[in-house]
Amino acid sequence: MARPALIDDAELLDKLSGVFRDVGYAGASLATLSEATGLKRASLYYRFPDGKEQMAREVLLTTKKWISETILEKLREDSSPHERIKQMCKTLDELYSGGKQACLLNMLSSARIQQGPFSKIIQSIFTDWIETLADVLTDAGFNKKTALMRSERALSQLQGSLVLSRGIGTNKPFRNFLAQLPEDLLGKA
Amino acid sequence: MARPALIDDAELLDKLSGVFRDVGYAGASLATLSEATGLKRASLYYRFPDGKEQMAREVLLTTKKWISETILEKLREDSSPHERIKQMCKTLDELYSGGKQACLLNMLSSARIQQGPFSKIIQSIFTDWIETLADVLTDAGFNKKTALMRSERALSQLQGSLVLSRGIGTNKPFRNFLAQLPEDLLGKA
DNA sequence: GTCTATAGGAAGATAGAC
DNA sequence: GTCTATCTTCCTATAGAC
Repeated sequence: MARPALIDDAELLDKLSGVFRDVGYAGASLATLSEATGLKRASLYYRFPDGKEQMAREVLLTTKKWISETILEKLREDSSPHERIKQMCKTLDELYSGGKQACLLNMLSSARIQQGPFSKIIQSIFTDWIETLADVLTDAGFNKKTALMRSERALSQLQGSLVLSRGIGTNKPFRNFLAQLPEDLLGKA
Repeated sequence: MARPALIDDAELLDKLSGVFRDVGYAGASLATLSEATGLKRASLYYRFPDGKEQMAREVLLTTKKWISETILEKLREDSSPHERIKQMCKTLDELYSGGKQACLLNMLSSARIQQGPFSKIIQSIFTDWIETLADVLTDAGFNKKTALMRSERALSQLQGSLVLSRGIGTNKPFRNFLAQLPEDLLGKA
């Protein structure tokens, strides 16, 4: 290494992630990514030889790792199901800044890039999340099928509340989602 | 008019809509839009002098009109609340091709285009929809606040089920959403 | 109303200096 | 490791023929 990096990998990926989350893959130009990171285009190519696609892929893999190590890890602790879910709510509130930020997974999903380089990673994040959450619900006494249905529904609600919050210009849908999530997951009905 | 149009406005807007829905605004190049409509780029500029932005805006306005005249109109009929909601489910199933297609409103929402030319239209579509749906619920005996909460939640679930369906590569979330929607809206709890 | 041709600029990507 | 300079391709948009 010739000279010290101006920005370490973690922060670099975080900045890139912010751009992809805000404007999606097609909307993120190298000029935008360069401005956001403080690195010139050529420097970005030094760090990511395969260009924009590699940046997005590594951002997604980092996100997968982060979700696995924070959200899913906490879901596997040995506190009560209710407590574990409350923990997840708190983390989600931070992750999406109270509903003001879009979800990277939604913004990097594009119908035409289906079968593309990102869809498999996105799919694995969702399915891991759903299954881990379902395990919490089976701990709470629900059968496997109900647990999976409710977990899938919760992820669905999360995504939808973020879409709607953005669409109507207020984070109310996200707030309501978070407030109702424990009951939705663990309630009787 | 010098010679007959190769494609009428309605079908033209429909083709354009399909592209925006699949790849979003930034992902839709004039080459793509040209290929999808069968009109060369210059011809698209003849129909939409302000270019891509006008295309997306008119697509959105047409969508707003369509939703208003089909989905919302049916919600205002004088059949039972349950019947009206079943009607909406049927229309949604067709609109999103059983969950295989993304929602234009989501795909044209971009955080950086917030305050942009599309956000006001998107916002009005969502709020009109929520309020009209809420009126069905007040007809069913719910108070205004509950009706609005449930309606907002339903729109949220719709969006989320589409995002998740795309994310995990199966339309199961959308199917489950549709199946549960009448109960979610009109159920006791 | 649609086309071909093209201007002018922004896109992704690379070469080579430091 | 980062930069400036540059290449090539693709983009939006326009001019003018038919």
